[in-house]
Amino acid sequence: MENVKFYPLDFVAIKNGIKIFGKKEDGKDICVIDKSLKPYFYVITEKEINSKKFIDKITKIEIEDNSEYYTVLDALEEKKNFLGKSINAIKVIVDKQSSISEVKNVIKNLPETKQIIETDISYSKRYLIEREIIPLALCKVEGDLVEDENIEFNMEGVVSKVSEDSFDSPKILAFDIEAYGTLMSEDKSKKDPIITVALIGNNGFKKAITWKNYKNKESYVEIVESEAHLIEALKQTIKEFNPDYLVGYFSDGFDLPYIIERAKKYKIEFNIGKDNSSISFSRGTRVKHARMSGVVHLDLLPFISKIMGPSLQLDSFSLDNVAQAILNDSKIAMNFYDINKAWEEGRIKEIIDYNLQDVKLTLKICEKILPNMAELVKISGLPLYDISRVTYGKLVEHYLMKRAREFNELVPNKPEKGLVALRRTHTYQGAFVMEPNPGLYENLVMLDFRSLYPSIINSKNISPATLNFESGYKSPEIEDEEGKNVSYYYEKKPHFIPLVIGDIIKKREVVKEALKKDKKNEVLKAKSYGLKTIGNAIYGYYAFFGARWYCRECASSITAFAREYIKDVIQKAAKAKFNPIYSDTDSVALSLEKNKEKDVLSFLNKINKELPGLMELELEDFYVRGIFVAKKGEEGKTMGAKKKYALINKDGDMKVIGFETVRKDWSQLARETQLKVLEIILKENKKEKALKFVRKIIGDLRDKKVKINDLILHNQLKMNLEDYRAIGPHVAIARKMKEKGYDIKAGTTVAFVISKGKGMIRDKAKLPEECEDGDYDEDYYINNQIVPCVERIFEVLGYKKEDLLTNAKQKSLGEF
DNA sequence: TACGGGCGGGG
DNA sequence: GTGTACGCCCGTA
Repeated sequence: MENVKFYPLDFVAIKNGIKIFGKKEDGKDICVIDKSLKPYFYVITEKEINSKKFIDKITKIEIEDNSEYYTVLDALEEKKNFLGKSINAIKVIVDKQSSISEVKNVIKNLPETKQIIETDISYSKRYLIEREIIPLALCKVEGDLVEDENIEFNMEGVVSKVSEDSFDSPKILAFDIEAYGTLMSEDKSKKDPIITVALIGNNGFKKAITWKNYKNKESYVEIVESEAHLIEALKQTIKEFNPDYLVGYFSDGFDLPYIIERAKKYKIEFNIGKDNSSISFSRGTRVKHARMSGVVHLDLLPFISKIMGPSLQLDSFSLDNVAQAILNDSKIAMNFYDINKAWEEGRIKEIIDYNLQDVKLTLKICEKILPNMAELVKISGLPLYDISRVTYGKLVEHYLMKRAREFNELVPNKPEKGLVALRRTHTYQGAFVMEPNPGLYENLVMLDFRSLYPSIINSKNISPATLNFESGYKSPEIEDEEGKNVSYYYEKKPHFIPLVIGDIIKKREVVKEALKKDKKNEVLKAKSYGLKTIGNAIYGYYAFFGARWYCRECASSITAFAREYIKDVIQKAAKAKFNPIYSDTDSVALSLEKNKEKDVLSFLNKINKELPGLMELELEDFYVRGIFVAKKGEEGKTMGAKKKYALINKDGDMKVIGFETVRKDWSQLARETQLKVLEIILKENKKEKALKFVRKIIGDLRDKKVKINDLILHNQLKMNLEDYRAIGPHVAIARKMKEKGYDIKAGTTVAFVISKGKGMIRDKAKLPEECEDGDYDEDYYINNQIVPCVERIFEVLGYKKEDLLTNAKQKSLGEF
């Protein structure tokens, strides 16, 4: 009998139990099999039944199918809570995971059965919750060593939690590949070779592999004979490094599937799992998740876009953009054409430098966000692999399931398809967003409620279990499904969801207090981040159609309370001689007018004295200048655009919200122009300079001084060419390309330039490589790219579209 | 106003 | 043995 402590990293359900890959305290790998938890579920019975007889009946269930036996090991009555009620439920324990559905199918037809629950919780989740095992936190296994030809240290036994002590010294390996050849398409990986791969470890390890020789290669570059050798070398490099975490950027959707496809071509088994198993891909997800046993594969993109996305306020999650935002670092400027060309001309070092820089950014971003992910692992109890790809729904759900156990609460079933469809049709009134008066403002302050939705849920005890129509906390009037105005009530008897939200808010307050004294403490920052993330997500979870604890009435009550509170602040601010400029959900921007900063503080104080429970209005920041623009609409009517503005604070930091500049369908030129204009106006407050700047750009376009590279537009074909009825420019260019012998099919991204010529826009679309310098339609770029990007900004400054074009040659106003 | 196509990330 | 499921925007009928 051995007793070994270890940090659990990766979990795989097996037939009769679970396999856990982890790290011993001495830093060596360990694999543990634990078969001690038997699968189970619950039956809620009709009232007035003889439970003893029913239990007897259940324990006798035995099913034979294709000479496979499915049996019940035990059944027992337990007192549980279920959605606010205390009930007796029958716990049914079965012999193996596959028995759950078989036994359930028998029990559901028994007359005593009212409802069967907790059959839809996967074994590994069940195991983690039941055993209170937190991934990454220290555990021990008591059991015996087992021989396994693929694994050095393998045990079978019973695992239990030891402490909160968390694994904090992972070996991390980041990687990235570069491929040569045609444009992006679904079968690119079938045709185009990998030309380089780069890897960087968090221990200083650095390596690049390529199969074209070049002079004066660096010591970290390995040159191999062929692509097949590159893949073998890559596999060896990963195995030798033996990472705990293998990290990529969109590696679920690009790098790993690409490598696997190329490996298949050369009949190489890319088996980099710690038990020498191959990579498996999930089914059903839009981007398949790539997993390997024992090595936690982290694709940074999903976490950044799904979890951090909303608060990062980026309009693209490209590596370059994200690196810029998180690290203030960027990629080497090299596009797809440049890479191809460099490869053809033997400028291999340039590609390797580019490749390595991408890996460096990937590793750095990983190190930056890993504490946040690890904190969510700790709070929610989900493994790191899951956290890195998690949605808010899953995050909240697993957290609630974990907490439910402490309160002896049964977990409601996931909704069935029909119910999901029904829920999807339900809508309700959301947050209050004030329409701003378009304009350039000076001297602003932004105020916002601390954890507005969570604090409302907590202070009004809002949950599906406390909802009723008679007594308790009364919501503002809400329009219900039939269009009637009703108020919902929430009982004051505590329910676990509002209680755990209260916990989260209070815990976060403690962390924030500690942070005030220790502002640079990254651990505390991550803690605060994790608590905030889960706390804020619970409101959305109530409204999420797939939720187990779904409650539309709850969600609509929360937004109704919130609207009442924020409107109250706006009203009181106006009374205190502030000018409310804009408001969205839980925040309000005020122009100070004659007020001073200290008046803002006393206004805050006054509001906070009147707020109930955990609710609090806070100072977000003071801003020197801000621009709010009009939205597209009928001429003559100016309506302020919601969620589209830009501010600058005293430190010169710009906050650009809602401007559309980083999307692929805008040319580089248009994007850069918009950002520069905002900068000139906010930083320097010089509208003539901004005007001159745009006129200069327009002049450059007219004078054919703009490089073709800055004018390229991108579109991807989603159907096969012959299925298109509407012929947009991207379809037209794809047809041209097909004629030229390009392989065009669904998934191909085409790049094109609108060139000078006659007819519709689609007739003028040309391949970038066909365009000589200056072969572009300046009128198209002026009217469809530059002007739409900046006209709303200039409107605010008192200019018209025409003003942008004065001094510009040969242009009739009529064309606008 | 409802519907369907396109996009994201990667080269 | 895997475990689901995207969500939003824009142009067009």
